[in-house]
Parts: sequence; structure tokens; C-alpha cells
Amino acid sequence: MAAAICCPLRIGHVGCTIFSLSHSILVSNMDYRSTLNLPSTAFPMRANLPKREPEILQRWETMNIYHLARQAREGKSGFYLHDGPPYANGAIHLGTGLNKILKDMINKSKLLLGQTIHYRPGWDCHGLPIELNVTQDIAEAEKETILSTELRRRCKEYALSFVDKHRTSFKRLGVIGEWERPYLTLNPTYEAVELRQFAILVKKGYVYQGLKPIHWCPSCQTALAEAEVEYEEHTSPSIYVRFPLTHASIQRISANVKALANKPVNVIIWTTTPWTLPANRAVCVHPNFIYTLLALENEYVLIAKDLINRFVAETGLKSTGTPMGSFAGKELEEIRITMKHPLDEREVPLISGAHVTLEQGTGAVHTAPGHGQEDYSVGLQYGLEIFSPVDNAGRLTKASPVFEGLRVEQSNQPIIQLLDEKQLLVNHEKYVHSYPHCWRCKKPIIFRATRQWFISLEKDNFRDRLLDAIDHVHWIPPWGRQRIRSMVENRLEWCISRQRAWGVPIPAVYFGKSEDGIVDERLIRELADIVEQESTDFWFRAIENPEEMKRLSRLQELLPAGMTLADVRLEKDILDVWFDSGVSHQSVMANEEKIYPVDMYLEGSDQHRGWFQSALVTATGAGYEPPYKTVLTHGFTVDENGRKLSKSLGNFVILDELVEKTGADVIRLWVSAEDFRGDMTFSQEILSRITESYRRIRNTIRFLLGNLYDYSPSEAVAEAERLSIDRWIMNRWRECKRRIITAYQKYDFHRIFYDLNNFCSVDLSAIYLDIIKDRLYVSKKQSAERKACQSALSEIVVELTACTAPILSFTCEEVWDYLLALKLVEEKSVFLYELDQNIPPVDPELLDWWDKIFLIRGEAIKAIELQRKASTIGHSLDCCVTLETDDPNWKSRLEKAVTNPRGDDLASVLIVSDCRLGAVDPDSMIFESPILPHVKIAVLKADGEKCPRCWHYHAEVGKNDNDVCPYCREALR
RNA sequence: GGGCCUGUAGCUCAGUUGCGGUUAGAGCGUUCGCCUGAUAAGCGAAAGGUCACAGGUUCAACUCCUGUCAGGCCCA
Repeated sequence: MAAAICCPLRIGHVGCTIFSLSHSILVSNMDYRSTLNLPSTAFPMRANLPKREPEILQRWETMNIYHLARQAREGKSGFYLHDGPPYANGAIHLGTGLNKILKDMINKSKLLLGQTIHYRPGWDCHGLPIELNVTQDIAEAEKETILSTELRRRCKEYALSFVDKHRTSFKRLGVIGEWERPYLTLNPTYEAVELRQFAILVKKGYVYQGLKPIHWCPSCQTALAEAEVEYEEHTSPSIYVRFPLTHASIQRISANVKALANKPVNVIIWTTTPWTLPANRAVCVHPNFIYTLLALENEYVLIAKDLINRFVAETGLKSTGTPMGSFAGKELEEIRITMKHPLDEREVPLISGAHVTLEQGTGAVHTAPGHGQEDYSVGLQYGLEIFSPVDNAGRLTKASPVFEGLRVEQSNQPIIQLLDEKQLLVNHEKYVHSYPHCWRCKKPIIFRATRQWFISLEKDNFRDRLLDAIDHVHWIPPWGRQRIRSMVENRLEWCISRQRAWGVPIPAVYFGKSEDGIVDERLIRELADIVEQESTDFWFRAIENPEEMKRLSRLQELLPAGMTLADVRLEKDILDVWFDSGVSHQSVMANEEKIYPVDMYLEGSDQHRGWFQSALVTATGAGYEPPYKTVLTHGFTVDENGRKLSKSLGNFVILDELVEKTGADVIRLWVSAEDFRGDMTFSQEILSRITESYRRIRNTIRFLLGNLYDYSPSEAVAEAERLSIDRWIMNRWRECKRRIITAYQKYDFHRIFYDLNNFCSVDLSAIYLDIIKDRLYVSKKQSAERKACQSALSEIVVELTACTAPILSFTCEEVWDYLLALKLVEEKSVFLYELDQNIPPVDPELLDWWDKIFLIRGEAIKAIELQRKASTIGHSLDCCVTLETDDPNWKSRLEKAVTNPRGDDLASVLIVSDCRLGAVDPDSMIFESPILPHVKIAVLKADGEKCPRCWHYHAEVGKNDNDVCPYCREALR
């Protein structure tokens, strides 16, 4: 016998007496051990996910699980989740993986609940970052000469290579969908529909060309979207500059101030961008602030009263008298003050605007409408010139009154010097502040007015229609509505032009020397038809080779008299990539999939400004209903200190590496455990907690599988015939299942995680499974009581696995194989299984009964623990529990409990050898629980001998040649 | 600086759906103990919280109001 052989090896050096004793017990135990029905399964305890998951992935690939699952639900109602296209560039961030996993969990939960799904992943392929990465690899010499068509070819190649990389990573997460047919914004069909959507907006008159200060990167020579701007510390010159009042203005001031000496009066402005002074067109004060004249040695300065102290402190100037006069900004404006431009032979007005603050400077703000957002809007109000004498490379142009040809940052110093020479400079210091930088080249950027294409949000109450559309969408969480509302309310317009090559062209044409671009609906439609075959490369070929323009017959019609195609210039700007992805509801869903609107968009909360908005604007502008019925947003990933995961902070998580280390299912479990509405915290500690939870769920299922090795559904015991505790666990499961279904419907995944955990840890592992082990192992293999709990286990393991599958997809598919082998299920994949949602009502009486019994159990276990501490007993089967009560309710309840058949009786539930109701021995250790004041519990070492088979103590063991207890004798018969 | 959001045990979450009421719960982890017939498993017990902080309203505040701090997203 194996045990006998290995024993000497193990304890051979131990003394002889001990050896023989151990030997006999072991042999005896082994004899009976083989008569037990111990669990048996090949389902491994250790998951080894990094190795096992790719195998399962391969199987899904072979069976094409996505299509199979859809087929299985043909004719059922559908749930259509439209994938927001990630940008085809770079390593995948944990947050992107999280987004895909959430989408997949939702899709799989819909399958589980009997709906069909549609999930076609996409990628955003155009745009600046790709173009810049490609450009970086081009030799300097070639950069000057490369044709945009060639650059675009390389960009396409680059984007497609990342699509492949990303696809592999996303699939590795277990995400199912039409990976073989993704939508790409660079597909010609996509681009063609995009242009047609643009044509609709043109036709409706939303598209216009205008001059507007925008973020401009002189280094990249492109306009930047707000999303492309980063704010970083920057050192700028900080100067106070005099704007001398004109003679007439001084007189008008004098009329209001007594005893004004005959000295110049200057308005002082403060700026950190001296290079914008050539473009100055006004000085702006706040209408409600109080301004006063401060007497200095040789001048009066007009300044906000509240900023005098600060001004004096910073400039070191000394006032020579008390401030004179008191004007509200509005009054100053009304008496029409004009000043001499510090660098130009012109006069500029004093105007007022509410954007002026008292936080810095003098309360009088240098206003250059061509170089600032607020300056621009106030400039429009006052009809000021939108003047911006700066070229693409950031150099002052000949329109500038000074320093033509200097780059703006180089012009600061000469301008300061010139001001000093003109005695207009009050003070000059260095100033460190947050300043906009290009997200790509990281260099400081400028505000500069250029000709841009826009989509108007004013025309035809477009904005109001957007707000109305927002109200017809379901936002999860609900505050998403307010968030996108306020963004739309505050957005002036949508600047859609970008000065790059890698994108869909803005299909505008210029004739002759005109700067005014023409957009023509019919021309764009004609173009779209060509693009559908040849991609937008056609446009760039036509730019390089005007011969191509002949194919646009409408262009000939538009030609002004006397002009030829040689006089035509095609717009070189491309569309903002947000426009690309924005129209996917048409390019992909409506046009190719014939689904509109879709059920859900699901992205990070940053997309309230991005995709959610560009989709809504393009749809509403074209006159469609909102493209989505529901928008679900999730938070961003942060580390244990609440800091965002980023490369610069050194806490960046590369998805592929993480998956390789932990397996996808652990990451999926993490996604489910976190409440996605807020920040999603990721750390090593969380990962190890999650891994523990994973093991718990896995092991619980393993135990279920192990105890079903000899069970067949044909042996099922009807629920009514099962023991009471078997019916209890069924009821508990149904409650749990109901909560899980509700949580899936409400996308409360973290509640499912906790329900699954609690059910596995508490209801199953700590209570039910612990209690029924005796029945499973000890009773006769084919006995009704054993089959009864196996029936419960089999029903639970199937549904539990199915309910967990949207989260732990790989593990549950692995479990499913074992369920198939046990013939407990028929579907060849867990994702083909539909959950029965008809849940019978729970039995409240039964649940109440067991609540009471478990109350007793909890207290009895504490009592047993005391004896264990006293070393009286080890295993709970070593003891006998006596209960005494004077409460009639408890008395009748306990009478029934102790006399119930084996398995349902209190001894079984307490996992003790004996449990009786009666008077407790006053000399014994008595446990009185504050929770159960009417019940006394005494725990004693059990009488009799320990049965070597079932480990229960029984009086008959060892008597009359019985080495086992009567129950085991019967079981062995 | 503005808009929206978050802040409950070491970790993740509950806290009775928008409107306050005994001693704030769970799982995991930790510590200690048991078992060795789920065994790189299983069971039990215990410790652990000024509900971010400070005011205010109220008989009563984790819950309502104001402010502060920390953090996130979006913008300036």
C-alpha cells in the first residue's frame, strides 16, 4: 500500500513507538478514505491564465464565437453598441483596454440575457500625431521636397500597422466583435460618406470661412485644437506699458477732475506678450471697476483703484499725491478716451469688457483682437480690426509697424527696448506662468488670427437644437447631460480646418487670387463619388497635378468667366479628425450596417467634448435624430495616490505587458470591481486583492465541478424532494441571480463583482458547501440525499458560470468545457447559453427558518471557538453541543431543528457530532450570547469514539466489532 | 481661474433609488487559531473607521447648506 511504503521515508528517523502508531492510523484511514466520495476534477486549481487564455482565444477564433453567438439569437431584439474609434497610434493605455472590456462585458451580458448584439470595432486613422510621427522618420532634406501624396501613403501604412497591433491586443483581452472587418476612417467608402455629410452641412449653410485667432504652433506650422494644447510653465517678459492719452482725451478727463496739473496722462497696461503690441487695437477696462488718476513725478497714470498698491510695489514708482478722480470703467468709455498706439502712428480707443479682472496688472488690458480669444470677441463687439501681422512661421510680417521678419519670441526684447527708448516702458521683469504649449512638439504656441473654416453653431438656432437633442438622450451617469450641455452652450463655433496633409480635405476651391474659398454642395458630391473609388488621395493628386481637376465637371461650371483650371487652387487644409470620427454614425452605422440610431456610445468622460459632441453636431446639423439613445461614460485610470496614469509620472501601465503577466481575466475582474463612474484606481495592491478574489471564485467553481464527477442530469432530484438546506441555497442563488440580472441591466458591474464574491465566499463556501461535505463524501454514492445536493450544485454551477462569463470570459469558457463533459449543458460555448430569467418567487418562510438557524449557528460556532481556544477540541466534529432555552418560540424551533433528518438537523448544520436540546450542565462552560439572550449554549467533547470513516463521534464505534458508526456501516453496505 | 465629478476601515465597495433618526456594514487583506477528505485549498475568531477637513442648519448630520483641502476630466 502506497501510504505504508511512503511513511518510513517521511518519518523514518522518528522513534519506533510513534512510527507504529502513525502507521496503523494511516492504514486504517486510507482504507476508509477510498470508500468516500471525494471530489474529483481535472479542472486545475491554478489558472495559469497567461498560457491558457491564448488557447481559448484560438478556439474562439476557429469557431468564430462572435458570429455564432449572433446566429444563436437571430430574430431576437438587438443591442447595438457603436465602438468609438481609438487613435491608431502608440502603445495601448490601460484606460483604452478598460474601455474595450466594459464594452465587451455589456455585449456579453446582452447575449446572456437573450439579445443579439452588433459590435464592429473601428480606428481613427487620420490626424496630426500620426503625420508627425511619420514626418519625424523622414530625412531633413526630404521633408522639404516630399509630396503630400507620398506623405499620405506613409501615414496610411503607419496607421494600418497600428490597427494590426491594437487589434491583436484588444482581441487578447477576450473582446469579441467583427475584428476581421473593422471600420477605418481612412477607408474610401468612409471618406466618401464623410464628404457627403459635409455637403449636407454646406447646403444648409453651416460652413463658413473666417478670420479668427486660434492656437497656432509656429514650429509645426499648424492650427491646434484645444485638445492639442498643453499648459506648462513658461518664463515670459512681464512689462507695464504706457498708453499716452491724446490731447483731446486729457481735456475730457480734466473736465471731470479738479486741479489737474499740466502733466501727461497715461493708461498703464500690463502684458506678458510684448510681441502682440504691434497688433494692439484698444485698451479694455472693466465697466464696473473704479479707476483713478495716480500722480507720479512726471505724469498721471490711469489705473484701477484696487490695484494701486500692487502697481506701486511692483514697479517701485512713487506716487506724489493722493489719487485724483474716480471713474467707473463705463464712464471712461462714455467720455470716449483715445490713446496713442505705443508702436504705431495710430490712435486706439478705450473700451470695456467683463473679462477684465483685478488679479493682475492695472485693470486696463491691452487688447489685440488678432491674438487672443477674449480680445477677439470684445473686438467683434466694437468693430475692431482682427489684425495679426504674424506669418505661419511665427514671424512678424511687413504689416507690423516694427521689426518685420523677427520671430515673435525674438521680437519681445527689441520691442521692450524700443518702448524704453520711447519712454513708454514702466517696468520690466521676468514672469513664470502657465502658458500654452503644443502637445506634439512641446514648444510654446501663440494665438494668431488666420483664415479658418468653421461650422456655425448660431445659424438656424443650431445650438438650441443641439441642446434639445441632448435632452433626448439617456446619460449614464446622469450628470453627463449637464456636462455636455454646458460645453455646447459655451462653445462659440467649431473650427474644422487643420493645416496638415493627413486627413480628409476640406473640399473648397479658390479662383484666381481670391482668398475666399468656395464650398459647393454639388462639387463635393461629385468629389465624393470619385473618393469612394480612389480615396481622398484624389484631391491631393489634383493639387499636385491640376490635370486631374478635369474629372470634376462641376468645377468647370463654377469657373468664373475668363478663368481656366490653371486659375483654380484647391484648399489644402484638412478636416478636424473629430469630424472624421463624428460622422461614423453615417459612414458606418447608417450606411453600412443599416442601424440608426444606435443604442449606446460608451467612452471616457473626456469624450463629452470629443466624439459625443462631434457625432451629435454632425447628426443634428444634417437634421437627424441623435445618433445614440444612451451615452455611458467612465472615469479615468489613476494610481493608488489618485494620480493619473501617465508616462511622465512613471506610473504608466502598458496593457500588453500587464496582460502577459496577469492574464486578461484578472484585468477584466478589476474592471468589473471598480465603480467606473468615478476614477478607476489601479495599483499592485488592488491587483493582488483582485487576484485573490479570482482564486476564490475559481476554487469555488472547482469544488462544484469536483463534486459532480458522478452526477448525471437524469439523476436529478426534484427541488421539492431535496433537503431543506438544498432548497435554501437554491433560494439564495435566485436572489443573487436576480440582483445580477438587474445590475447587468443597469450596468452596475461592481455590484455583480460583490454579489459573486459574497455568494461564493459566504453562501457557498462558508455555509452550504461546508455543511454538505459530509453528505457528499460520506453518504452512499447513489443515495437520494447525495443526489439531492448534487442536483442543487449542478443547477447553480451552470447559471453561476453563465452569469460570470461576461466578466471572467476565459475562465468561464474553460469551466464550460467541464460542464459539457459532465453533460450538464449542451451549448458548445458559454456565450451561446441564454440565462433563464423566469425566476420563481423565493420562499420567505424557508429563508426565515434558515435565518434563525444560522443565527444559532453563528453563536454556537463562537462557543465552539472558545473550547477550541481551551484546547478541548480541534475539529468541530470533536464536540457535542447542548442548547437550553426558556423561550417557547426558540424551544419549538430548536426541537424541530435537532430532530430533522440527517443533513438538515442542527448537528449537520453546526458540523458537530451531536446537538441536543436540554438542560446545560451548570458546571460546564456556558456561552450566553447577547444576540440570543434566551439561549444557552454548552460545548463538550463528544461522547463515544471517533468513526474512522466519517469522523463523527458515536457510542457504537469500537463496540461489537464495529469499527465504524452505524451510518457508515449502512453506507458501506 | 471656470464647468462637471470624486473623497466611508490597509484595498474595493454598500449605506435602504431626489428629499437626515438606535451601536456605520460586506468581501478581500492582516493577526491569531483550527483542519489536513476543496490542500500552493478549506473553516473560525479578532483587531481595524473623528464617514477628507472646517463651519452652519437641526432635538438629531456619513446623509442637507457653505467654505477649505486633495484628486480626476474638460476648458481658460
